[in-house]
Amino acid sequence: MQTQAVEDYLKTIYDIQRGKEKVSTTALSERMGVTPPSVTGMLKKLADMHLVVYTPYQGVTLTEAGQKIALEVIRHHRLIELFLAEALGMPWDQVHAEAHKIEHVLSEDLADRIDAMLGHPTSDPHGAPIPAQDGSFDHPHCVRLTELESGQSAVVAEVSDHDPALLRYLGELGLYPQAEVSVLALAPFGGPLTIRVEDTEHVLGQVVAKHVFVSNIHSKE
Amino acid sequence: MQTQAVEDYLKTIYDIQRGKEKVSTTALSERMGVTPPSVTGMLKKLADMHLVVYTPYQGVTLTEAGQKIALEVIRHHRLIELFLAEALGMPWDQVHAEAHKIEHVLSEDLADRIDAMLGHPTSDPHGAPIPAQDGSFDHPHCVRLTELESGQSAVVAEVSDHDPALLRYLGELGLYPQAEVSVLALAPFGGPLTIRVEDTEHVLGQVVAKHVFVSNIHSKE
DNA sequence: ATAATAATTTAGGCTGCCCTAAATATATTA
DNA sequence: TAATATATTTAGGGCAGCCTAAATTATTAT
Repeated sequence: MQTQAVEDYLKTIYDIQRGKEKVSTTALSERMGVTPPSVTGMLKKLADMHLVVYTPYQGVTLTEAGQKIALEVIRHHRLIELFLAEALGMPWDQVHAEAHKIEHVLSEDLADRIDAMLGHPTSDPHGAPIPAQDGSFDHPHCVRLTELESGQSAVVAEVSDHDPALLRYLGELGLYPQAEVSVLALAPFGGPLTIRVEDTEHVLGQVVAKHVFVSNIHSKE
Repeated sequence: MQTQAVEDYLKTIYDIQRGKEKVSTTALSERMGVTPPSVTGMLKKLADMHLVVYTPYQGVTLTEAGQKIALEVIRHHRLIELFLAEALGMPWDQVHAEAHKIEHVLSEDLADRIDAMLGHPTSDPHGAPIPAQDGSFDHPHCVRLTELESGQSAVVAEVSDHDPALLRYLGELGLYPQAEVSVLALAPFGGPLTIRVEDTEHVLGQVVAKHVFVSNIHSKE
């Protein structure tokens, strides 16, 4: 059985490499809230366990075995998030922290029961896809909100779930999965983005908008 | 914040002293599955934290602060057990192990949500009372099944939740909370006890019967 | 290409909680 | 009461995962 720390590292590595970024010591250090030397030490251990391929100074990638564990943990995390939100009415900015603690102590049996109870859902409250038992899941094609052109509209597919304050803000703006948004104006290099959500207009900065992903894009009006 | 180990020690100490037994190093060692020297070491730390009063060679008792934590953990444990059994249909012999892992990572907020969802229940699937937020709970007067006289009948109040095999066995016998039992015969010193559950007769040994507590006793027939 | 900067690793250490083996205190029994 | 048995504690260590400070490697700028 894996420890909490091992599972967390694998999950975070998966998360970073999913964003196509190189998985560096520093990136892991920042995301996990530990110092770089701690990361180096852990990467060596993970390599010994054959869960990652680690090339000093060059970064790290998951092995098959490592990815399998990462996906299990992610599956647990997202099932718990959805469960807390749907069955217990917990606000969406709180479910991440709670799920993060519970994901490591959840048996497969319990995960499957929750999965069944929720009707085998395919995405969590933030729109992130939930892997199936076998680790498979489809990643619907989506792009950042900032990549839309003026005049295009789209459906919000997913928002980052890490920052509770940001989530509350996005919620107030109406930016949650399934919401329809239309871009009214976009400043040239990373400036404020004006969007319309249903009947309300908002000006969003890059920092917020880069965490919002959309799909179902079409041009109109 | 407390660590898992600290919470487990406090809970176990509470459990043992609730059974009026002296809380000895050996008793803790056995219940927790660690060696006596480990217990001694931890008791010193708990004493430093003012969670227990520890007199070397004489045993240990909880302080107010220690009991408060123990009761919180117990509350979480029992709420989770009931939740798993009731909301997710998990068999009663599995809920203990699962709850044991989750109890340490449950926020107060989540515990309260579960409590509300279950309608502020007062006992878990094994009949153990669930403390309220303030730590108060009533311990209904109950005695061991073996203490009944021939011809008396009673209602099962509580069964031990630790051993899954025993729980499955008790379930097959019909010995679960709320069940009505009548004692048919009782051998003099701890011999087999014959009971009738509804319309079935069973012969039970001491080992099993000492884990079954009953209340609402009355003599009939 | 060389110097300066940034990223990464090594070295050494800390804490929590566990272990075994040996010493000591308590309880039992003769 | 003395001898034995049992319970408990001390002594000394291990492993996981974190830390800081110093050394090393890679990258960037001049």
